[in-house]
Formats: sequence, structure tokens, C-alpha cells
Amino acid sequence: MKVITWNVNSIRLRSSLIYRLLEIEKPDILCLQECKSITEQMSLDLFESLGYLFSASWGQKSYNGVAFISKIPLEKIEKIDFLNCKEARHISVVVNGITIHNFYFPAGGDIPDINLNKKFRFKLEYIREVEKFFNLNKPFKSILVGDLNIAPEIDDVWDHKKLLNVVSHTPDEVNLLKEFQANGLWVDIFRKHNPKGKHFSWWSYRSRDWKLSNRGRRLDHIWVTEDFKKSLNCYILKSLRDWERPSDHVPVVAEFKI
DNA sequence: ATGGTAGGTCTCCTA
Repeated sequence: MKVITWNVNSIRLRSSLIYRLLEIEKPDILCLQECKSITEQMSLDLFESLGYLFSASWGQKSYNGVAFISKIPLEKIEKIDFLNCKEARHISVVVNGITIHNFYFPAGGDIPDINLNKKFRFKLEYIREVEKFFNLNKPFKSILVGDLNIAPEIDDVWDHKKLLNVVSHTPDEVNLLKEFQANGLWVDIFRKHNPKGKHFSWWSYRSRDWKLSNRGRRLDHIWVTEDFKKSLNCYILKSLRDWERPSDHVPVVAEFKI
């Protein structure tokens, strides 16, 4: 089973890129974030000709929004409104007996101080709430994917020291994410398969030449529960950052033996 | 030390 996660940054603007990605990579299921659209305007039926007959989404106007596009029937579709924030940041399904949680974690604004920046406070509270949920509902045979908006390791950012005080790589967020990961017995399978080296899934639009400056971060993740040790490979599709009108994020792929 | 770009629209807010 091949799973891809991708923050598309507008599903409507990127529908032709999604089509190309499905054509080339042929995942069984594609997990999208930042769709920035209500469900009614997502046109998830555009991909039926490629065999993607099943979809599920939690849309929202302008902001957030998560979706699945799948060749496999989707069971037990659930959307959880963590913190009752009314923001479309989570959707989960069961495919082939495996639960897939698809998340778009809050970005957290610019200032990494909960007293000065309510968006940063919200980000930390959101992660705590997700952690609580999985403490009460112990995950098993599960995959967690999405844009977690945190680059936890030194090699997940272009310059660890320069980014220590930049939201997405601050010790507050990183420690919280690692605590959540450990509590849920989640394994970061990208790092399992690629333990060394700098690897990024996001490069800012605000760069003259994203590849030359290479100021990236690894914000997009694929985790699995420890009982589900079936991953064969996990890799980042960096070349999509050079497609026409790209998202600022590129897809992350995982292959499983099931 | 600063500003840079993109998307959706609430022509400003978010990333």
C-alpha cells in the first residue's frame, strides 16, 4: 500500500498537479492538507478516471481543510474538532484495516511566545489536545500523516542554530511533539528509512531561488504505531517544488507491506 | 538586519 501526504496549499488551484502526481506515483491513497476550500468546491471526482473512486474531506472556506483521495474504499470516516476551534484540521479513515489520521497542525504565527502570540499558544494547546486524545484512545495499526508544522530534528532544518527561535523549530514545540510521539508509541518512518542527512519537505515562496538557497524545513511527516512495522520505504518528492505553480510543500511517500 | 512570495478573499489575513 502506497500512501502520500501533501500540503497542496489550495486544492482548486493545484488540481492539475494532483492529477499528475496520481498519474505518476499511483498511490493507493493521497492525504491532502491546506485545501482552502469548502467540500462542495473540491471537485474530488476529477480523479475518478484514474481509478480514485473514493474520497473524504473536511473542507473550510479560505483556510485549513483536509481530504483523502483513494483507490481503496474508505471506512469509518471521522473528523475531530480538537479544542472546538471549528477549524478543519483532522480527518481519519480506515483502509485495509489500518487507521489513517490526516492532520494539519496550526502554524503558530511568528513570535514563539505564548503570552505575546495567541496563535503560538493555540498551536501548543492543539498538540496537547491531540496527545490527550491518543492517550484515551490508544492507537494501534495506525498511520499518522500530515503537515505538523514542526521540524523536530537538527537535520530537519537548514540551520539549527538560526532557527532555534523561529516558530516550527523552537524547543517548546519540538519537546511537546516528541512527548506526544513517545506517548502514542509513534515512529517517524521517514527518519527510520533516512536516519542521516538534511531532508526538507517545505521551502518558502519568499526565496529568489528555493533550490540554490535551500532554506528548507521538514514539516510534513508520516508516523506509524510501533505495532505496525510494515513500512518498506519513505521518501520525499522534492522535484515537485519545480513544477509549474507549485505548492510550497512537496509530497512525502510511504510504502507498506500489508 | 531586513524583506522577500503566494493564496483566498474578510482589498487584509494567513502561511
